[in-house]
Amino acid sequence: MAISLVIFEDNHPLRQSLEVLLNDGVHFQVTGAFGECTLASDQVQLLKPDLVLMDINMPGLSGIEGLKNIKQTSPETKIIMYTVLEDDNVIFDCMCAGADGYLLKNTPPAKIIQALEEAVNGGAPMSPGVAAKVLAFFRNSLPGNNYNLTKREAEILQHLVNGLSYKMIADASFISVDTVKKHLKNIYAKLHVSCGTEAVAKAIREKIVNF
Amino acid sequence: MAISLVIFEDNHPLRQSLEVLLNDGVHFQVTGAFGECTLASDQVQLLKPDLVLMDINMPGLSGIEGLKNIKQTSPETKIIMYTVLEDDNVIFDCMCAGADGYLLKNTPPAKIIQALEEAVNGGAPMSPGVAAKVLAFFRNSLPGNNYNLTKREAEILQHLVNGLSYKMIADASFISVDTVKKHLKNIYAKLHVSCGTEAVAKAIREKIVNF
DNA sequence: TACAATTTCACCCTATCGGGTAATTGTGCA
DNA sequence: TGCACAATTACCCGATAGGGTGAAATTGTA
Repeated sequence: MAISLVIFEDNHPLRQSLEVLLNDGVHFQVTGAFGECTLASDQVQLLKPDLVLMDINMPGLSGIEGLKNIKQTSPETKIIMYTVLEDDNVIFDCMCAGADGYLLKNTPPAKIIQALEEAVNGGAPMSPGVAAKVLAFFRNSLPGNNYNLTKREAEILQHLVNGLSYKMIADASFISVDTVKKHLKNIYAKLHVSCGTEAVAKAIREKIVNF
Repeated sequence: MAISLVIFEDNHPLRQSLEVLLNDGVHFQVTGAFGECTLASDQVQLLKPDLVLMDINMPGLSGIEGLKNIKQTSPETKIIMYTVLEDDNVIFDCMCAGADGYLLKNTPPAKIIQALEEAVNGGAPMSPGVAAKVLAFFRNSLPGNNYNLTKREAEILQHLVNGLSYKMIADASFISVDTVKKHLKNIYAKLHVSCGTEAVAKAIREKIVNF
């Protein structure tokens, strides 16, 4: 059975090219093609396509907003972002908003078809450079860990991040409150912060503690 | 010029199959193939391959440990994980440890060749299901945002996360310290926490604030 | 064994935090 | 018009946080 498809792309010639390419009646069937995504969620809810191909840079509502709106009303519909943009923040926003794939517009037609089929089969097609950027988000997740914190200091900091007060940390670590205070003073100095909330934020940001 | 390649795979027949497949002398040249990765970082440092194909489930040192060791001494070498495991935690660990791709062992030979070439060209080849799991990590990254925080409360909380004291928040927001105090009291109640550090940790954990 | 680093504890002191209570505005909604 | 709620300010008060200073006990290691 053919995969039903809706296209959002403001560029007329490109939109028509995509229709011609994808509306082969065998693998795919394009049931809608729009130049802007202001009403995207309604249109998708009505047409119930298996797949949506969504441009990002469009007049009016951005494709990312369209993505969010569609996912709210039709979370089961697969949405592939299709754009020239290879900006880290844009990619990140799309992924967080629930995109099921991210194809650059320089993708050759054969690859597009392959990617769309992959998407409906539970995959997450991404252009090579995009996939690399996605992995990069993880990589920066545990490189430069410590600020020369001792084992004990790391423990105390972990407790602080977990929301414990000085007194609670003291009880949990079987030491006096004064010792906790002393440790935290040293920790604050090592992290170059001046209070607990700042330390917690920095500890989490820089993956100094388990989170 | 051929892409030089080192293989870590404990299964003899599979390792030989991979060598036969990849050691075509044109696209690829297999310069090493080992049954375990205890000495992986030394071997890679010596052979300086463009690419490493790394099994995960091996006797002795795990492929993930091998990955970490190699990345420490030869960070520029691309490493593709090659395994039957499709476990979320394993995938997550590999990505954080710096893997440049993740292929399942059911990948057809033609796709493997395609993937390896993609990897050396700055891509990040992943089997469809794996890519989907990777994106899933992001999806759960900012869905349930608010605890019915008002706009002002969100601002105050953001400042707290940024490490500002009550007084500094007051100055930054052009309101009195008492108002800040009042807001934070309400915020703590809404977040079900009892102090600033706890609020910061929760706000970051649950993506309530920009980070 | 001697040295250094770490961990521990104590005391003092002030600013800040955080809860309680109460009151005044402005806005949107019924 | 009246109500609910957000946002604002104020005051009181006790507990906590965090800095300064000093020193003993523990650990690891040369």
